[in-house]
Amino acid sequence: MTIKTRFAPSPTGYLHVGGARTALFSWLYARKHGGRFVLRVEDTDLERSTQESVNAILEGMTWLGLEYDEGPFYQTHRFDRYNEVIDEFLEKGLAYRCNCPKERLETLREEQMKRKEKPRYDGHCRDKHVDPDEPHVIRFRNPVDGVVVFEDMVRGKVAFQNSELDDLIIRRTDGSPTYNLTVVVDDLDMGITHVIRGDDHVNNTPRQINLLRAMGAEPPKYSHVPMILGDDGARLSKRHGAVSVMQYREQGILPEALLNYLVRLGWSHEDREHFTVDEMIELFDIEDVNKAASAFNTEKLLWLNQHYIKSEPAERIAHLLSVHMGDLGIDPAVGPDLVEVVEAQRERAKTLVELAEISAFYYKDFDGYNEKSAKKAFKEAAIEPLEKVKAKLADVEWQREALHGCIKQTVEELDIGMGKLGMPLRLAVTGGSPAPDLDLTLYLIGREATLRRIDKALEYIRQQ
RNA sequence: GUCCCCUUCGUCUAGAGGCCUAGGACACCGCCCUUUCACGGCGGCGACAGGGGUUCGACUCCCCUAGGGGACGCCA
Repeated sequence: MTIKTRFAPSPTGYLHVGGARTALFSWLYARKHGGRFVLRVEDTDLERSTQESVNAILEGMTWLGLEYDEGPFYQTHRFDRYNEVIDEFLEKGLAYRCNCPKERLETLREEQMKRKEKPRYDGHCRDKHVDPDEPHVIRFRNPVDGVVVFEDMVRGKVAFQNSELDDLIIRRTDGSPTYNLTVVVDDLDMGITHVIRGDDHVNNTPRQINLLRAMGAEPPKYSHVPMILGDDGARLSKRHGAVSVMQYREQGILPEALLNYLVRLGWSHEDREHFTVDEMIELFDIEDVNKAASAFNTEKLLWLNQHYIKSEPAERIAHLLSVHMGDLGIDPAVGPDLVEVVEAQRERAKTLVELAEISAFYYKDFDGYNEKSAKKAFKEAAIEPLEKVKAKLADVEWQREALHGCIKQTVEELDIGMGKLGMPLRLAVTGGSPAPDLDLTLYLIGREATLRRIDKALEYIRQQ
């Protein structure tokens, strides 16, 4: 039997990190076992489902590289099949028509709550004949007694008393099928062997198992993975900053960093922190996932992101970076080689956005100097060293070694400390942005811009 | 309220009765490296929710309490 997992989001919003992680786990499980990964769009809620959401989810999956082998399937395309199952249930007496008005159900719930009972349908129409022509819903005839037990791959044995469950609606008044029914039919029809989903579905599982059994089928294996909480331990929401996966891309997070971060949330392998996708596939096991929810920690994500910015091929980083440079109004094709800039700057940035910001000065003159540094470095005493080094730079082979020589000679000739020249020169050419060794910095900036910026700095100092 | 579930440093986690003086990582704080900022290296701070059992021995097993989460829709 080939293993088949699925990711089944409802298109009512963007792909958020919680969904991305369950998708990742499902995907990893399928890849690890040479199985197949199915994408299914659960869009039966016609009111809230949108095409934009579908697109956003697909975009997020693509960005993360969670490619699916089958689908996307849309539940709205499968209403005939759901109706077929519901009608069969009706015929076999496994389901019945119910015409209880909403008001009655509301009153019932209130009374039950008041009596400190779990609110649920009382079976009022269970044995009543309801005219098919009048408005009604279809309810599943859930077993009255007994217990539903399943072995959850992350939670272990889970048991529910049937007496806790009620007769759930499987077809609405408008004729559309509901979630629990569609999931069960789809998972069965699509041959899903392992259902990996958020643990907010644990309570639905016994109902779905009952539905499945009514169809004469055996339930798949279930894994309920814990949710992701915000930094503050509360349920993740927009309040916590980025929730949508695509927001992370905009903020300059690499997909491999997000993936690596997500896989380590609720799962670990020895003392390792870094995992390539291939390593995840090899080492991940759904049974090793923790039961408790975990809090999303942006600091650690950034740390991982920096790690990947530092270690990925510079060409790839440069390619991704060019988009963010463009956002700053910079065309990296004009100026130093972006790959060289990446190599020079990469260990100073936690995100691509940051990397773009601290690399801007290589391509265009900055607006002003860092005030604190200017106060310290741009004093009278800096004039002579700057003028002297400028003269040398104006007429030297533009290579790192030669540039280094210019700086060294200037310091020696004037018999001053490195800082006396280094600080003002650095500030003059970078404006205060983090940068590597001065000779490399100058080399990348180029002669013309270097000389121009030294002049500008001298002018600035003289005006003080 | 009822049902289900969870509980190790601030955070992510290791730990499946003695290996635990509880390990690693992020963050934080020092020191070193250093032509700025970083990277890196070294070190430090810091946790078994509480209470009962079981056991020669409990972070590990059982019970209770507390705290937290989820579910209880003609949403998914």
